[in-house]
Amino acid sequence: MEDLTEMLKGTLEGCVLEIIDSEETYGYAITRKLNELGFTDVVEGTVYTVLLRLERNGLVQVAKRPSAVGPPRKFYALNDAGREELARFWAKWQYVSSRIDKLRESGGR
Amino acid sequence: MEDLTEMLKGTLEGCVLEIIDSEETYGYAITRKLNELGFTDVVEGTVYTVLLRLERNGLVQVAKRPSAVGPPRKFYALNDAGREELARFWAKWQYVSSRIDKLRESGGR
DNA sequence: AGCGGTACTCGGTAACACTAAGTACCGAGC
DNA sequence: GCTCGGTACTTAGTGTTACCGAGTACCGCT
Repeated sequence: MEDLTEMLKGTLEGCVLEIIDSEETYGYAITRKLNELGFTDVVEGTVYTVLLRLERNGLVQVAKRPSAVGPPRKFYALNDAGREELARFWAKWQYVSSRIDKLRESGGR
Repeated sequence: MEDLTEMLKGTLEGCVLEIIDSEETYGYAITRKLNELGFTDVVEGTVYTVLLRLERNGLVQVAKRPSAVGPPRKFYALNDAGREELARFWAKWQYVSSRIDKLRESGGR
């Protein structure tokens, strides 16, 4: 699929929140997960900037743990604020996507 | 609904294309249409910047026509490139929204 | 003459995904 | 023991986008 970057604005962060909510995990693994899910062009750098933002905004709890196959990993887990933000994200997504789908069906008429 | 601006990035332009495709129309009316559709916070200034971009990118044909109730209106219609862009937009939307919905259902697991 | 609704333009802002370059840890093969 | 590929994170800078605010201007009604 061609360039999706503009359409991912505002939704990629929500996707990352959802992945973290499902399981405590780290940047490199989140990137692989997103790639599996079909967001094939999302690269590490992008995910790390999202994670740093989540941390700066106090939505996650961070724990550094050693790895057997490389440098230490920064594991992320949602805190209460993060779970609230995730709920807000899904509410917005529901709202926006349903309206866009309706526009598509009605053809704007 | 609270602030949707980030989530509208990359999709607002597609919505405007769809509205123009359904009927030759102008900026002020497009704004009202979007408001009706649930995008209540989208204001004229935002729509006009989208329209100027569409024009600059050669996706629309423009015709200025007098109005009985105010200053002249700039009517927009899609050209071939615009219709192609609209098709690409819906393909992207289909792709992205289906994958996000799947992520939501599976909980990222 | 003034006011509210209609209609468009333009300079500037903030947020986001992305890029590119760098650092650093580890195991396997030469 | 040295390189190489895979793992893992950081940071400065870029481009695109929606939004904001102020301005211009046309029109009908009071």
